[in-house]
Amino acid sequence: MRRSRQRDAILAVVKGTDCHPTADWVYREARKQIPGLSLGTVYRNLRVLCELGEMRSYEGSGGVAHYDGYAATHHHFRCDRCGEMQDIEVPVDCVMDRKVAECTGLDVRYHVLEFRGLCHECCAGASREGTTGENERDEMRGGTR
Amino acid sequence: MRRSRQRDAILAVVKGTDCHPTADWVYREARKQIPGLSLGTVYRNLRVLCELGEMRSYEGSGGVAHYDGYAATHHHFRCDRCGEMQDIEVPVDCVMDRKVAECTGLDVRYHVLEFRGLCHECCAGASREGTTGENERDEMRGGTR
DNA sequence: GTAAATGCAAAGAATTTGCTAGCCC
DNA sequence: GGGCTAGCAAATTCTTTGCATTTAC
Repeated sequence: MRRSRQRDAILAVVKGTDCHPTADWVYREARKQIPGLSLGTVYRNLRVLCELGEMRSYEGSGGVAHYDGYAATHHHFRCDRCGEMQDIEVPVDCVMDRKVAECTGLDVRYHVLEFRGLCHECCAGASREGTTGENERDEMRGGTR
Repeated sequence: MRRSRQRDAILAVVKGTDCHPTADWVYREARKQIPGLSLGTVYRNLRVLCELGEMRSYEGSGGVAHYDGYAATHHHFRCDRCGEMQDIEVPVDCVMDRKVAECTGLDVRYHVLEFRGLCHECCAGASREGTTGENERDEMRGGTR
């Protein structure tokens, strides 16, 4: 594991923000410092830095990866309809991690928690259309079973 | 929202398995029943069925979407190094969902919880190489800060 | 009859990979 | 000097979309 200007810059960018940036965002930010930086290098380093425990990654809507330098660990809510994500203020429960580690013998370091459902807009839209999800489900089941 | 042979088949496939299949897996299974089925249709329906609350989706390693027909709701562990996923037996805590719903006013229906760290194999591999993640991190920080 | 769903294929987006050259230790 | 890294670009992989046709209600 060797140092490089690029790797340091990428790590600094991720650690230096409170948002949870995508690879592309990191790329554009880091290029301000290192204009010749290539996107492939960003991907390679993000992956390596995650393996090393320097940062964390999680997939947002559409399978796009986001990265988090632990600056502000928290959870998210994601809409099942439009994919919108928002931050949720719930205390992070590390006890769970330890419990799972004990039961499984795995090296559990943290967890990713994402709440799901419908956002305000989609919820309003759904009930306007008469498809709240719950009703629709019963309807379909009634027909099938 | 109209019924179709294809949609019924896709839903049945996802509900009929305990694994958390990918779109491609669902496609191949459903084609056994409906040979002319197209992949686009599978994607379209998986998305719609998730919006309706019929099933759930989450991104696995590499940003590949997996689907879950609630047959057995549980959590996962995912290795930060090799991406391997395994099921974790921890009781699902719905109280959290209600709490978040109250605080935010969102229509929270469930949550996705994923533990992260290193799997047995990668953990052994990492310590053999002298890079457990923890050590490496200190090393890098020592140099940077 | 009409709107919604399918099939097909092409387009898109994100990420990975192969290869050569350069830089770190 | 040897090997890890970067750059660049091509390749992969997964997913979405446009459009003509078919199907459900």
